[in-house]
Amino acid sequence: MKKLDESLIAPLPPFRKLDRAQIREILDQATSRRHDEGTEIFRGGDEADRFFLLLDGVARVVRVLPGGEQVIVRHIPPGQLIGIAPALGRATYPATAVAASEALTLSWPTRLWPGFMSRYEGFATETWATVGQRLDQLHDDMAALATQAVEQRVAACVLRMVNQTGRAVEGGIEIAFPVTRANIAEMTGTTLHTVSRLLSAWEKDGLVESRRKRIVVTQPHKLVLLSGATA
DNA sequence: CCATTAAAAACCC
DNA sequence: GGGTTTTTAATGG
Repeated sequence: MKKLDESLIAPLPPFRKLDRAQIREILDQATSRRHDEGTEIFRGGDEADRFFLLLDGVARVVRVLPGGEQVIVRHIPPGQLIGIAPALGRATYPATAVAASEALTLSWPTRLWPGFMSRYEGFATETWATVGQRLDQLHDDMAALATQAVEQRVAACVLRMVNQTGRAVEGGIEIAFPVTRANIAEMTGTTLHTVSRLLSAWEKDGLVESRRKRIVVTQPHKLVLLSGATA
């Protein structure tokens, strides 16, 4: 394996406080891997023998229900830790992670986790912060499912993806990974038909432009209004 | 208001 | 071409 550059991870929150020697030490223990779009990074229920840092691309976290239907729990933008079952005191991954776009990860054996937590300043607190944020989002999603109409939930979902991974393109901000209407339906607890109708209506009103698997938000402000956020 | 069903068009390898 | 994605309409809870 070729040597990894220290600048890859030095600026990321979990490693920000570490000196050069520590970064080197971490990188030398890491395995880097490329994941094709649509392939699994790890599978829910499997033994959590490694934890990962998503260097590039977007990871889709999926829970498969007993019935076989799947729910997209969240998307993870680059720079975050995933598969951190050891932080939750678990021996197995709680969910499956799929590369939503071509992705690049670093990973380490889980047995190194305790050492990371104790030896590297800032790693533990960043981990807790990440876990806390994900819990928060989960609570927001539950509240939205219970109280908001479908159009509001879909609007909020699109906005969240834009905020997490959006990049400027001409005419607006584009979600930086491929998303289908079916994907959005799985995230928001509705059907692809309803999502399709909503996006068509928004496009007619000039709020978004979408082609297959691509969504560009042209009027974020109006979407925010639709999402019913804190008036 | 929204899910379901059905059918067809549009897209991409 | 053939599978996938998207759109549109009709029906019913």
